[in-house]
Amino acid sequence: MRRPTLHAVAARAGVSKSSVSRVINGEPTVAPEIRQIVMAAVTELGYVPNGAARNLVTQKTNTIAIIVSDPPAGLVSDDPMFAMVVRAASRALEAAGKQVSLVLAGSDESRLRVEQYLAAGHVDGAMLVSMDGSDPLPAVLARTGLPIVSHGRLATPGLMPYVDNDNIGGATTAVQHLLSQGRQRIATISGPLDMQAAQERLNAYRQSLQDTDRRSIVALGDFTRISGAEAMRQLLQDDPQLDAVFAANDLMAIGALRTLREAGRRVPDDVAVVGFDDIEAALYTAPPLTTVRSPMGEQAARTVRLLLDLLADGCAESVILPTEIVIRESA
Amino acid sequence: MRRPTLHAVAARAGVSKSSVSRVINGEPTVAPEIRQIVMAAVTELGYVPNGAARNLVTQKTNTIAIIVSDPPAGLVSDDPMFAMVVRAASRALEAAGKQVSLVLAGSDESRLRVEQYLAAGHVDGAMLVSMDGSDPLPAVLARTGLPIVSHGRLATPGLMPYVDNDNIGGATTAVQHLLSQGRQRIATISGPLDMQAAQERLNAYRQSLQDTDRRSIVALGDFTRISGAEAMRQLLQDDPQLDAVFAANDLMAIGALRTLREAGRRVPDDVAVVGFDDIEAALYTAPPLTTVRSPMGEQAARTVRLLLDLLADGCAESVILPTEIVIRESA
DNA sequence: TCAGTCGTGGGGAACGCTCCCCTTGCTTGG
DNA sequence: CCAAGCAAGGGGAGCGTTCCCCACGACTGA
Repeated sequence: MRRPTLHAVAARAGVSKSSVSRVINGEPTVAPEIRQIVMAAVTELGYVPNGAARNLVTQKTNTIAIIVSDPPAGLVSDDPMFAMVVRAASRALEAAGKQVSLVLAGSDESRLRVEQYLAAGHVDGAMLVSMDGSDPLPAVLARTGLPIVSHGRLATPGLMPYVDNDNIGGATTAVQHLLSQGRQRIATISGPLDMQAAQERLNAYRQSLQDTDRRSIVALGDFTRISGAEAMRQLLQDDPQLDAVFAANDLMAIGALRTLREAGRRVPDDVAVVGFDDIEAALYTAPPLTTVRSPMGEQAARTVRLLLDLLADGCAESVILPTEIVIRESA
Repeated sequence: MRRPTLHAVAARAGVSKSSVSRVINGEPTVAPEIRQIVMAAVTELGYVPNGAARNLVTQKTNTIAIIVSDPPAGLVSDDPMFAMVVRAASRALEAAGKQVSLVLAGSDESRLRVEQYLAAGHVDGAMLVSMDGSDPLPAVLARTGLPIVSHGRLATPGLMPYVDNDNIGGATTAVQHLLSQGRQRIATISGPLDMQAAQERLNAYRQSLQDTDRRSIVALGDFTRISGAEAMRQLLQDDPQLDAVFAANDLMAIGALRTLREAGRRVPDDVAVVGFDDIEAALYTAPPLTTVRSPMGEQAARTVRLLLDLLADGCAESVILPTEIVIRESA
């Protein structure tokens, strides 16, 4: 019991395959009554065009790959960024009539498979998410010639257009805010330095402090809560006098908050904390987190738009989205 | 400048298309030296088999759809469940050599598209995630005849195999724990009742209280933090004397915690709080959240396994995974 | 030595669709 | 009234694979 084919519909309707094809694809050059007959046959037989056959002949798939760099199992398991970006991108793609192929690029062998996958013509284009700077994947994929964009700026410039948020501006604002409160010893918890966003946020922090002749106090995290908690412990040990912390993302800020609580420091009285991203959880910490809002959903949607433009016009301009500080109670 | 085809490789290697095909697909009946020659031609030309052509002739795609019921934009934007499940499922699928097609089933028209999509033969099977009971999609899709499984039990039984966690057992344990602490007035924040998991957790709560002749105090949420916060407010108003709350998931528990804090109630001294799921954030609340661990990652992996079995054997047995209570400081 | 096998490789149909090109029949203008 | 043009449907090639079937040579056993 196989699915009906175009041929079957044509036979049922008493017209040629060509006519059925024309009706299916909504071409105007077909008489209303024929359209009527064909539509009837289509619904009667429950006909749905075969995707593979279509893809084969048209040389396009109407499918876009979302390629997410996947950390080893267990690391960032419930990352809100993943949920927001993938969800927002999928919505935008779906709204544009595109199907979504989700690809996790984890181990080296899976990276090879990604390349093969794109080369096999399974997708019309791709969108890269959260690639780290040491990852050779973007360069490799760029070489396939497929339209590809990046969600977030890549370490290697010029490889492909991207949409990013203003990490430097955001981090600068965050530190300025801390300074304006009269904080003297401002530490930071950085993200993984092979990620561009982490780099930029750290650099902006350093620059801002340098401008006021303060010294940097840096601990390294990897954008996870636990790493934030550990980094905070380190920071407290390095400089027990510190009175402010700028965490490079909210997850790490949340981790830092826990360490601070365990250490008996009051926030913001003893130590002020500022995060970055403004994920929903930032509204629910104790105290609610002051943070820099990065428009994740919009960034994802814009990245999709960029790709769609690239697909249509063959060229597209990178975008940097503004950030803004959201002041709550932690600083 | 088109990609090389099988034909081109055959010409380059001086053999027939058939031989190249055999080499590509690793068939044993090919002489080592011919294999050698073909492989050389393949790498030389950078040949990658065309996916659409393959799909067309083999009538399979090696692709699995993950169909996620998508709430209206802005609702559950950074749901950790989404991230965990999609990620774990993708990993498992990728490990099995399957490609992943992510489908968000939101509006009614997009639901129609989902059906068409499956019918078009784009995927070999599908996995449903977080469908609510009122959703007609599972029934519609089951009728396509494609192998489909569900992550989480459906309201309509018998439609397809599923993997779920032991909601009833988990919720019962949670309430027992509260009772064993001598809590007298135990309220609950329920999830949306058109979701099976919410139903089961609520029923188990009710049953447990009934067994000890206590009355239920119920507020309705929708599994989001904000709804948890609001429900808690409602609860406090309904029964200012309450001394315990069982939230049907951690997100709502987190929301409840905030309301409690704002209301000046101490946790767990004045009010004990138990959540459900044990998401990572539960470790970082103030105080850390006592909760029922549901093995989300494993559940997703098992759901994939179920689908793979269904694909291979044509039949598969539903599974219910055990839960366990994780006692921290909130109760 | 010769029929029968077996191990390999080649040829070509088929998968289900799109799209180009041609035919057909009608309209229109000189 | 006829040539020209045009709208609309039909025929069929071709997209790039897989896989069935057949040919061919070598090897075996009687």
